[in-house]
Amino acid sequence: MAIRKNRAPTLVDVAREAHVSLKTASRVLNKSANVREEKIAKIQAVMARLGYRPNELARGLKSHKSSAIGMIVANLSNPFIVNVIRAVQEAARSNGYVVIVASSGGDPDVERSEIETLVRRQIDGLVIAPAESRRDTFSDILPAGLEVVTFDQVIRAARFDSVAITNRRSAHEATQHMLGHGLRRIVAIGARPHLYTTRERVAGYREGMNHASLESRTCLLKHESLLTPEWLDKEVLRRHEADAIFPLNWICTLHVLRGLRELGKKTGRDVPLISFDDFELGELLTPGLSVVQQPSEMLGHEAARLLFERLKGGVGQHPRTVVLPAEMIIRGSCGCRQ
Amino acid sequence: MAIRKNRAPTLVDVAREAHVSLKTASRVLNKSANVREEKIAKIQAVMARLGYRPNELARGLKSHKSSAIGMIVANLSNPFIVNVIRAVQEAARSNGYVVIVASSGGDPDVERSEIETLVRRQIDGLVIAPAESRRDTFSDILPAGLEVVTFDQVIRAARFDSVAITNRRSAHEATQHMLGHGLRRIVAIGARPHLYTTRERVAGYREGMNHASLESRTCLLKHESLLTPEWLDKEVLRRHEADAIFPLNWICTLHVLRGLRELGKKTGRDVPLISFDDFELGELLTPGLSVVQQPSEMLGHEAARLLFERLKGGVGQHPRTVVLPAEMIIRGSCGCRQ
DNA sequence: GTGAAAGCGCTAACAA
DNA sequence: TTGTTAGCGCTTTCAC
Repeated sequence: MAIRKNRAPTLVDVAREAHVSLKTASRVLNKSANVREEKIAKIQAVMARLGYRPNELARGLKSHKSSAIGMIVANLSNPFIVNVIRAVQEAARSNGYVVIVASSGGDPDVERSEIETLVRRQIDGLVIAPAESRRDTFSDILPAGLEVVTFDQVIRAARFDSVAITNRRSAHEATQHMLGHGLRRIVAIGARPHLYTTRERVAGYREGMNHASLESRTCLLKHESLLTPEWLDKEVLRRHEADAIFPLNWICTLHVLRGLRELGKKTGRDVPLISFDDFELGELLTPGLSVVQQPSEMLGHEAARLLFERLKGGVGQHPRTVVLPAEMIIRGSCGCRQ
Repeated sequence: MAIRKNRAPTLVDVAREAHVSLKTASRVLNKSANVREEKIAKIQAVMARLGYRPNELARGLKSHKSSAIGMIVANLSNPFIVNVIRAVQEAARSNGYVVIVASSGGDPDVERSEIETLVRRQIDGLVIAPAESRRDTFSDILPAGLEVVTFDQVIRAARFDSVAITNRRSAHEATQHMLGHGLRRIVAIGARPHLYTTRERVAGYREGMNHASLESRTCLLKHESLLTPEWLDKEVLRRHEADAIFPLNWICTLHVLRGLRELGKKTGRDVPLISFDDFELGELLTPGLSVVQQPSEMLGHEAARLLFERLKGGVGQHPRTVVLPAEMIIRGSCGCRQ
């Protein structure tokens, strides 16, 4: 029988053309042992001639693994997140996996539904920046055997491998740094106070203020979108008579910088500031933006390492946690002599 | 026989528990007609009770479609690209598709190998920002029936649907705008001159200069990484005695801005400039960065629309091209009165 | 070393 | 309206 028309050649076609059994062709495809050299060559030649391409769906169906991993993040706007994705993707590629990326928008319900979608596609692993950190909102829908690594947020009492950064210590350091400039009424601005990162950074900031016997001044919004220029003026600049501002994440910084500009204030001059999270042009502002920079590539690397170690097997049951240092980059906006 | 342990329930399990045939269960799963209401309810109840989740790999294997689309871009650093990805992803989600993202690094060989990977996973569609635009470097490995939409680069003589922007016209406009400020020795800086976008933008710039009977001054590098401060100083500022600079893409602008800073020049004041591509903090520089802004979300939307229209069927054979307008945003660095 | 046959979980002809 | 029977393209016992 001739090869069916209008359909990509299958392994059966290859086997037939090479006059070997299906199993032998399969062995060659999978580079398993016990095939004579000449047959290997022959079969490979036929594969090349026919333009054979293995159907990964079929492989996955039979072998119960898809060689795909899922990745769920809140939002693709944040360059920090994109860097993590890039690093995970690179690692996945070199391990023969593809990455399916989904966004939750920070909503646990959307997150659940995205996980569901990915699970139905039989992903082998999941790298996720959870939308909720106080409780575990998705373990119940994870199938047994799906390896999960979390990053950014750390879910309380969860049993996943996770990668985090020194949120608390770095926030403490940044606070201390500004205190060192003689700034006293430093206002920390955060959003979504239930998040692990927000809580930790606030805690680090408070430690710093306490240590200097100063009153903590935190302004926590339910969501970053509420951080308007009017709010900034009223709640931060006037109510607290802020000497300096410490925005606790990328989006907060963005809104604060834009807000200050709108209010006619010069960032760094009128209002010293250290940002948690860096910006592509941060160094080019006047003065340069001082930041706490998260090691995003390394974070992605580590998340991927934890995941693929488990997928390769041989890792113990208990969850592993990696904590990476964030680095303070001083460029001027913190109030340093410019 | 009881449901096998340690394995997710299958449709067979559902059918058995609900005392119906496999096919009937399948009908309910696929919401096809011709099932009695009560059976539908019963089967759905069993599905819920068992926590049944369809295996998309199996579905895809049988139906010859994976409900997955692939997306290949050069690089995830560029926010313009990330915006496009986000828009495509959103559209995919609402159409019941997932997106597998891969990066080519701008290398046609890597691009081919990523396409190969995606094809093996039986993707139904591909949205790609090609690495090469002068020739078609990957049509030969596309299986029949795979729908492809290109964006950013337009491949000469290819038969794909594609989305592009008004590269030439917008470059022309930006050039004219700077000429309007009395700037004469405007130097366009681009990289990878073989790319469609570079060629078009250079052409638009030249048109603008010609129109004013001025000599065109283009500095084209093989790759953006060669755009060092030294090169900028020697080739652009000194050799051409540049009055103004027109960097032709995001990475070029980044390098130019950093280079000028390193050389102690004030962007916009000492060296007026309009960037092709915007930056998150562009408005906050002093002076604000004037840019040609690509409609990235819309571009992603349109690419997805073209793709899903084809996947739904009923679209004619001939390739469709959508051209979207880029918008000039004037903030000051172009030499406007500040 | 090699192959025959079963079956992964699902869909789809074709009957009934 | 429902069920039976083949497969989709591959891997995997288990026998030879």
